[in-house]
Amino acid sequence: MPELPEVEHATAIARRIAVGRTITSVRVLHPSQRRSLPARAAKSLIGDRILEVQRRGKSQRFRLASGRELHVHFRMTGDWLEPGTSELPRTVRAVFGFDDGSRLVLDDPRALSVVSLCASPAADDGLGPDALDPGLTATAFAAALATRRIPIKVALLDQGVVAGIGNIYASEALWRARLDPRTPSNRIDPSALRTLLRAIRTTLTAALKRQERYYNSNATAEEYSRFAVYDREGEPCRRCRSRIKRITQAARSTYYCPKCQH
DNA sequence: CGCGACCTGCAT
DNA sequence: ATGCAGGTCGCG
Repeated sequence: MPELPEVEHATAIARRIAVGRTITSVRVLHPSQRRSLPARAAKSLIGDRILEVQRRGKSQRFRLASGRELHVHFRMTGDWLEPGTSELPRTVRAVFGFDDGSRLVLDDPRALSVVSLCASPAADDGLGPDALDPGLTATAFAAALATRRIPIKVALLDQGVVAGIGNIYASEALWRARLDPRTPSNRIDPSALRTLLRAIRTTLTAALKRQERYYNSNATAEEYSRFAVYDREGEPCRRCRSRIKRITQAARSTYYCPKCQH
């Protein structure tokens, strides 16, 4: 589920429910989440108030009145349940209750989500500039990529380069930019890098819009998850009709068009 | 750098 | 039964 567009949507849900509210209960149901948010820390949240919820790459930060920060990362399958869900699925991993009776419910079948409490906002979180940050310049992007010789697809997944690009949109953006995912990141010329940065933004903003349409209408998940190359091995490229190829990079699937990506 | 580990559900 | 999944860390 969660790439940047899904996390953005989840953040909006969390804001609507939690901002301005005081936490009245915290239930951590799975040992995996207990590890990142031990009972002591969970208990200490009670009485604290949520000032703001921000997205940073694919993680969410809840700024608390106490000055602390609650960090939530969905990893592979986490999500906030839409408000109004009465019957909780058995895959619920944590429940935060608020003073107005509302609650924020972490649903995560694989239980890989990380929920942690930080005493203060981390100065350096290891994340690069956010993929949708308008302040991210082509120059900074190029500088971050120049230091490594790893394949560009792998570099895009490195959250320290740019925060927020996941496996799907890395492939999608490279297809849009007509760039071969295997190209070493330090061997891409400035003009191609500008194209790639634009492609990343276009791909992500288009995904955000498609997603909004999906939530506001009765479009199917099928429709929403129609990608140019991702999960389309063997199917025709939308530009040139060649067969989409799948390769493995850094143990993840990469999809690309062998004919029009160079 | 590549790869297993972390977890569970789902498709084959 | 096996292998795979949209993420990340830590190991060798």
